[in-house]
Amino acid sequence: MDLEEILTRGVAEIITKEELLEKLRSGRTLRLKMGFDPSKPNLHIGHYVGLRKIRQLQDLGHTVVLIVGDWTAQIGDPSGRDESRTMLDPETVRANAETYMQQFFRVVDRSRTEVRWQSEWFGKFTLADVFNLTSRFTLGQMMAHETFRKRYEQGLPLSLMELLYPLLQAYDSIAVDADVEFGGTDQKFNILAGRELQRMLGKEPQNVFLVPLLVGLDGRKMSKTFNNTIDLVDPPEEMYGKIMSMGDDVIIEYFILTTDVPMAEIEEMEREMKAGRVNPRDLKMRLARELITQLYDAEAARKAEEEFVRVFQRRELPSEMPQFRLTEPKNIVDLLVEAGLAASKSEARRLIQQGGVKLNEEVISDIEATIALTEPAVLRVGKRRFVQLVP
RNA sequence: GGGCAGGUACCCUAGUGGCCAACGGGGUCUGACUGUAAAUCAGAUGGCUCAGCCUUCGGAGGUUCGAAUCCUCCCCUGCCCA
Repeated sequence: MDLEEILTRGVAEIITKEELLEKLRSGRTLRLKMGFDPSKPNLHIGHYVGLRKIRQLQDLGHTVVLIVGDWTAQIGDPSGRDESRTMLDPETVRANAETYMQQFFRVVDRSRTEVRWQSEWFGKFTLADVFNLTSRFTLGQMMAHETFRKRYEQGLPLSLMELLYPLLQAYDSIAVDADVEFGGTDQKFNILAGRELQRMLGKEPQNVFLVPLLVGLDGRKMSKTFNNTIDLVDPPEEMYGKIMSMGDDVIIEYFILTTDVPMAEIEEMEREMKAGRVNPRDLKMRLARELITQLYDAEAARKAEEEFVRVFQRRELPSEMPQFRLTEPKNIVDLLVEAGLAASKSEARRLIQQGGVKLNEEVISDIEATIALTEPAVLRVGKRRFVQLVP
């Protein structure tokens, strides 16, 4: 991928591009800053967009400085959120950071990464330092941040501590001497604060590198509450299924932002799809293969596809399913709960009444039914939950 | 410190003495349909020993035959005044 593509494909905004190009051409090893919030240890496919960017620049010889936001995590990033968060205890933060980094280094080159904890510098911050930092920004500046303004105007709680978040993140740039800081477009305010602070303190201001926010599988904002994310830790089969459940109109965007498929080829796909000459399903299958190959390997992608075709297209049984030992006759409701197919007996009854429970592909409609086994059987709930019963 | 408005199920919201396990939306689940775990449509969505019972409407008490709804105190949030 050439420099021009690195700086345009999957890039929302660079402040300023000229300045960054100059730095890149200077021959210096640049310090690429990226922070993360260890209160949310799971990376999803949205983060992947930015990580790939970082990796691409890393491959040009630059150093990544990964900042563990163990102090800002206790505040909670106010960006794009409308309520404050309760503080986390240090052990949780530490454990989360571990989990996060495991995933982070599946994409980013560990050998060219410097990991720094905010506590290195904020641990010995004094009130004098806080004065020095806070005196440089005004309330008006903070209220220019859309999230703060919105919460204030809507009469929602907004603590002074939260106002500090952008300042702490800005100070990180001073502490690690950042040349470029990465983030999603929702990070613009915070990253710019860092740039400004550097300038105020007579340092060379960092460049702001913003990657677009990837939309969720259903085209809405990607969010846990909508359950429209793909987690980096999702197993291949899960990823495959999730990609197949994606709305047709986001397919191309995913190709551009999350794969290395050449742009020319992607444009061709878009044309073919618009003209109705290609089934979007097949493009999604390709996307699933690409992504799983990148995150796992080609073999995992092949297996996941095989499984998907088997279970969902041909409606056959999955090749592997959890087993449950049933030695003596048992009421179906109890069985569903014990086998983990229903969360409560009430739910089990509901599932039966709605016709969602099948034993060897035969619907069980009687909640009083007793299941006895002489040979293995498959108990199924809905389309995708299976348990193999063995005597 | 004073005044006003709020805190309802996973989330948002309606409910201001019995018809309330609580309207509606989101989410989730199931069914139908399909190119798919898409879209669309329909239903369900506290628990249980299930025509009944138990637990739930910020917390603790109280009034009442009966409380999410009334009273008292407390905790939390926003606004206005100081």
